[in-house]
Amino acid sequence: MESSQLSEGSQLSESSQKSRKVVVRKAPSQSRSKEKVQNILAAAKSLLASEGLEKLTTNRIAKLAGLSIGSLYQYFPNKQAIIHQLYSDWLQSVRELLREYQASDLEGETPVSIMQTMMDQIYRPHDLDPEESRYEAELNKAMHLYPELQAIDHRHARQIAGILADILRKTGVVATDDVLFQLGLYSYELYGSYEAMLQHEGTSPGLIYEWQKQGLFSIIESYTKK
Amino acid sequence: MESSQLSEGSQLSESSQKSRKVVVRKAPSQSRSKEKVQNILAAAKSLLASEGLEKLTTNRIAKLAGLSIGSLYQYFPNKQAIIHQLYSDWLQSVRELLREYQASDLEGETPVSIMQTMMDQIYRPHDLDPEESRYEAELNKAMHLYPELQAIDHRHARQIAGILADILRKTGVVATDDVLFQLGLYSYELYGSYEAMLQHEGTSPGLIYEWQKQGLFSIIESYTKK
Amino acid sequence: MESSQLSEGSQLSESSQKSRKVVVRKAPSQSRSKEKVQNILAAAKSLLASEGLEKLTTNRIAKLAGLSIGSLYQYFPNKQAIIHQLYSDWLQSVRELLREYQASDLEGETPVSIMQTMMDQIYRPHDLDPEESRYEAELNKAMHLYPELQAIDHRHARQIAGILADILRKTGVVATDDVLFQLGLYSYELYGSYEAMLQHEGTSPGLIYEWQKQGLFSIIESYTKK
Amino acid sequence: MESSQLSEGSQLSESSQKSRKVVVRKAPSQSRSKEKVQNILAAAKSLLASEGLEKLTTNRIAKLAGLSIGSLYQYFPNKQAIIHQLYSDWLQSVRELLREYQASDLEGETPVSIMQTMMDQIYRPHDLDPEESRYEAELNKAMHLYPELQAIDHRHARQIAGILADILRKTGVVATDDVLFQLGLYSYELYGSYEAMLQHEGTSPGLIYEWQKQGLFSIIESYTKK
DNA sequence: AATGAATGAGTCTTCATTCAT
DNA sequence: TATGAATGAAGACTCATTCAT
Repeated sequence: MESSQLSEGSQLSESSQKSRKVVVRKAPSQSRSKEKVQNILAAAKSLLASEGLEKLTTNRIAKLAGLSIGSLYQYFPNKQAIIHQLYSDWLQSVRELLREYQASDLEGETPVSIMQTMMDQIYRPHDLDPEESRYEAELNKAMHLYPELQAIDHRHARQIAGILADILRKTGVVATDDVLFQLGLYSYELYGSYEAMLQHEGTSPGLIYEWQKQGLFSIIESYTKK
Repeated sequence: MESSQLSEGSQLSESSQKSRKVVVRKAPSQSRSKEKVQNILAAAKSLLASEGLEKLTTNRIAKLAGLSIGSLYQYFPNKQAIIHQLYSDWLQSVRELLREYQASDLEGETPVSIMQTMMDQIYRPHDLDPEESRYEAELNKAMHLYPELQAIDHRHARQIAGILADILRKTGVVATDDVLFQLGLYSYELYGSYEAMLQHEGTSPGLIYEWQKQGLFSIIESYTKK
Repeated sequence: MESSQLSEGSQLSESSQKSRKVVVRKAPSQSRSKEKVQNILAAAKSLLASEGLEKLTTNRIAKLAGLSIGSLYQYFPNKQAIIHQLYSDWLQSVRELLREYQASDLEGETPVSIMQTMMDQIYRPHDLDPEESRYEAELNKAMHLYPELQAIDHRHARQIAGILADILRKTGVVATDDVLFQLGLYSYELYGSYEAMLQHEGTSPGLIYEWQKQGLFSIIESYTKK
Repeated sequence: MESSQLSEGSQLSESSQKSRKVVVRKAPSQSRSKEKVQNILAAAKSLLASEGLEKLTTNRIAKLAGLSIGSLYQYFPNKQAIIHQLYSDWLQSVRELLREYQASDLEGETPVSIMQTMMDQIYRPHDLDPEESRYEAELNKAMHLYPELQAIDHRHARQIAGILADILRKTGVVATDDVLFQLGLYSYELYGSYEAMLQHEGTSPGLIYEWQKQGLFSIIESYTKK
């Protein structure tokens, strides 16, 4: 019933409703706990996307998540931790995606072809879901507001840059390790700027995307020996 | 830079004290008022650059500006208005710079050569003054924190995009009006992403700058008929 | 010591687990209940000694005692009651010790000799176990924090004072009943101040102890006819 | 005392009302500020004495002091600071008193005579004002609750012990520096225990006082060569 | 106009206690 | 009886804004 508030939007609450009445078997407490955590994160995400960081208070998160403020603090030690989790989850999803590419067979791929594939996969959601775009922009803002979290951001960024550098090297980019790393970092941060640009009214996602690709590929190619 | 503006502040208030008691005849109230406004803006800018948005309180601004909090509210209706002015001023300076180029003799310039010149002029300060960089980043953050202010941002952005589109067209870029406008917007926003990237540790300003230029030029050239 | 009590706690619950499944037949519920109560008290004592009153929360007590917070509230109506029991137990142990002396053959003892013996026995633990000292100090603090508990303290104190008065009288102190009672009270409270003094850095337990004895004996002797 | 200071608060506002209309001369802002600080301290002191440390909240202090919570925080950075000030003030008054004795002509005084004089002066107020007694006991409790404040307490205690040691030495006590210091510390802490004892019902301040003196003098004399 | 003391709603967080399972 | 998730009142503290002087 709590979760119903969170959202009707959330599949989880619906399914758990059903499972309660149909399957009878109580969900293991761990997953119930996970559910709450997910509710909280979903509520925070929703508030972030719809009202922005400034309206993100622990009390509102709790209310939207359908639990009391006290309960919220049973799942997260403080507000920062919630945002951290959100950010961390997002970074991890990106990292995992890139790791798949890194581990995949890159035979026959050019730096441009592989970057193109990856960018298509990562950028695509924004065309479909502008809310996701707003969410990530706010998340980024939040990150800047909590200096402690920047360290994590930097660590992740470096990991991602390392992965990208590796992929670029494997597919034929020739440059010093440092330049490769910088190139990885630049590619990664390009995505951040894409998100920022989308926040502006009047911009055309499609064009921006194409131009970002074109610009990046031009750079990459200048580091590729023919 | 900041401090000069600051001490400027105190000097001003001292001299105005004197002028009250000695002869000189009170400066026209309008200019005295302008002075105060400038003091406030300078203080806000300084705090933004040195301590960040989260430490920017109206009381601190007033103290640093050398006037009372009560007076501050005589010149600005609320905190938002101060930030708005700051942002607006900055945008205007950019706009004016671009308008000069727009009005100048573009004979013999290529789209790339003119963009290169402008970017060098706009990006340069950051290499020289990291504080300016921090300031603009914080300003940008602030902008996002006050959704009401985004409208202004968009209006300015569109004006700038229009100017850039005009310059690009005059120097030989061939595209529909809409694409030209988008290209102007993209160029302008590229600068924002440059600032954002600089906030990350480990990035090399020089490389980023070069790559941004390379990317942009590659795009521009594809719209230039030979 | 604490930890022993602690693991004792868990051991107990383990063994009770077994006894449920094996034969032995469930211990009478009353004694199982007593066991739990003891676990709770031991946990509270441990927390008090190791982390102080301010970190003493019912949830932590329950966790350390190896039972749920809900169960804890089945044995104690509220937090105060736990502290009350702890304090009460401690007072009772002192009372019992003194009653033994009261009941013993005091033939040949002087007021000073018997007080000396008793003080040695009561004060000694602190030299050996500073944790005990900390525990009692925290307990005392707790007592002050719950005004309701002070009444109990006073009742106990009066009982102890009565015993001491009796012992003093039996061993030859000559004074009105009231003065004897006050003397008993004073002797008892002297111990409290001993504990308090130990909390200060730089104090020498040995010297304090000797001085307290010397002072007290000087008083007692002035009430003893030769 | 408490009530006088408190009602002093109301009196002051009344009198300032008058002074506004009669004397016209506005009280210097510094003293107005001091007045507020005194109001706050008086309110805190009153709450401490009447309801105890546990009921001492910043909001209640503010309300009792007749100002808003926001104002309170304009005069004190946090709750601890208020208590610190209270404690510090009290310690300072003791220290100053002792310093006077230290600086005075001790010719002809014996250790016992001077201690007697000082104790009479320090202990006396409690006979007159039981509220003062409660206040100091609560203050002491508070001190234990804020570990950070204990450092200050210890420093003060050492200063006082040093003064007392000096006085004792000057008046003829013969012992090593360390023992003298310990003796000073013991004497000082004796007072703390006196306060603690007074909190117990049924104790007779007069008797306790006499006994404490008798005990202390007996100790001191054992360190005095005849 | 200037001042700056005063305001108080709003923020995060804790923890004793309850109650559905 | 046992569990432990849930509760929410309460506390410390902040800061944009107002208003008496």
